[in-house]
Amino acid sequence: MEIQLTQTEENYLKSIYSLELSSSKNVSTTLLAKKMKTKASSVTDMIKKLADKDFVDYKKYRGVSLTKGGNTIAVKIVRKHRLWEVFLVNKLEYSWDEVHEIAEQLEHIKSDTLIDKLEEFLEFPTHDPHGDPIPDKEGNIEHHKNIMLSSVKVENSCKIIGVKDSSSEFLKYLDSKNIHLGSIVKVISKEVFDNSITIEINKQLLSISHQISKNLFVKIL
Amino acid sequence: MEIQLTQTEENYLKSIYSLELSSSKNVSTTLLAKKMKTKASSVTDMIKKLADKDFVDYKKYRGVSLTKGGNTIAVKIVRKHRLWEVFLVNKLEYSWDEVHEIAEQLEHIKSDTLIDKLEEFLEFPTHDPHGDPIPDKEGNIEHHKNIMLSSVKVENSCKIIGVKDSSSEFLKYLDSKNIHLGSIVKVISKEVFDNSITIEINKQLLSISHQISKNLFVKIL
DNA sequence: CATAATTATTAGATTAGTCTAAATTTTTAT
DNA sequence: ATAAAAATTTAGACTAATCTAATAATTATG
Ligand SMILES: [Mn+2]
Ligand SMILES: [Mn+2]
Ligand SMILES: [Mn+2]
Ligand SMILES: [Mn+2]
Repeated sequence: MEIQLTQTEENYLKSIYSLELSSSKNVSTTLLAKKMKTKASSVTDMIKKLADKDFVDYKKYRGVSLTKGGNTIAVKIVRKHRLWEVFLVNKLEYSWDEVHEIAEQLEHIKSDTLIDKLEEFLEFPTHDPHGDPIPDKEGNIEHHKNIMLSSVKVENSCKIIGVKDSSSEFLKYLDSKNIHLGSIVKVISKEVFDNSITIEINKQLLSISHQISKNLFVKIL
Repeated sequence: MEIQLTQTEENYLKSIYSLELSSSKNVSTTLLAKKMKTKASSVTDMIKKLADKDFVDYKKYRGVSLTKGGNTIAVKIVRKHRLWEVFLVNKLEYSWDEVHEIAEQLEHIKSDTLIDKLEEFLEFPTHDPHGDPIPDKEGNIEHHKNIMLSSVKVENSCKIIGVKDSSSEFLKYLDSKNIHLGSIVKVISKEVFDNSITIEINKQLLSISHQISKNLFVKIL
């Protein structure tokens, strides 16, 4: 007996979840409106509805935050989204820049069993094609340490473990430079004036802008 | 550049398609209302909208029929539904009585490439788990010959190739009697008063009601 | 701290899909 | 051929999600 939410409600919860992750303050109406590509007035209406259903805490003019129940639902949607992305890349041979839009739809499929069966079929992946962690059945999720390539010191080596920006453009850029999850990178030098860095990757030197390096999650080796 | 229909519109077109298959007359408002589990007045409204968009031909009080364009869309939905059902049964190990509801949702996922990639991943199945034919990419579909087990003469043998009723109850009944697609059946005798028949299957005799036998598609051997 | 700028909420419409109840048309049966 | 029954459409209302324009609250700034 699942609580039946509309796709729209689910999307709002997911957006609030992701905005909470990156700010720790209450989520503002305007920010949520931007994320949802809608108007602030629409957001206010929806927020009231979600508050009535106890998925968010809301006080007028003070933004929203997810309740325990709201968080649980948001994490479930994230889990579904990421598992479907793994399916699309690993089984259907999509590339990592093509799967997000389809997963946005698939994440709303309702079934008590489907996603667990899918997870098993995919052999319990821990991360999605963009390096984002996949919550388990109980909703536990291991968060990134959030070390960006831009903060790695000169002479240090690291492994690319995720992308912060999952836009198709960024991912295609990475493909073109042969940078992918698991790539080993050594920082050779850093320019002070624009924060661009020179890295060694695949035995070659490559110069990348700050814009790029600050969107790559790494693990220091 | 696909024409974007709502899920509801797609479901109406699919229902009209299936009702047209089983009657050859125009589809009446009442019949469509029953199929869609809605009211006749709602159907009238939707029919007008679909007629405006040229997916159906409609004259007041005279029922509807699909246009070429409407038919094309309906067949696409059927294709998606059936391929997803194959995925659920063959890859995720669902049984044939569990997949319909989930496929009802999955059939509405929009993507120009997804279903063709799925079809390839499934190795181009020709029939779904209930024996229904899967339209190809171009919308070509091979229809059943529609021979029912109930019409097979005594002493004749046949192979079960499909079910007309795909309800979970019926499918579970078949499972319990170990009747499945591909089963070879010989008609031993027929009762005149209730049309029940005795068949030989799996080297055993089994008596089945008319209700059952008229819902099984067969191929005479 | 007062006023301006920004942010958020409310008021009132709109669209899709649905419903009930009333009116109309078609079909069936005398 | 007419009246009764059944099917269908129309009228008017409701919910979910959205929008624009107007109002109100918060915050930033001189
Ligand atoms: Mn994604
Ligand atoms: Mn992802
Ligand atoms: Mn089905
Ligand atoms: Mn089927």
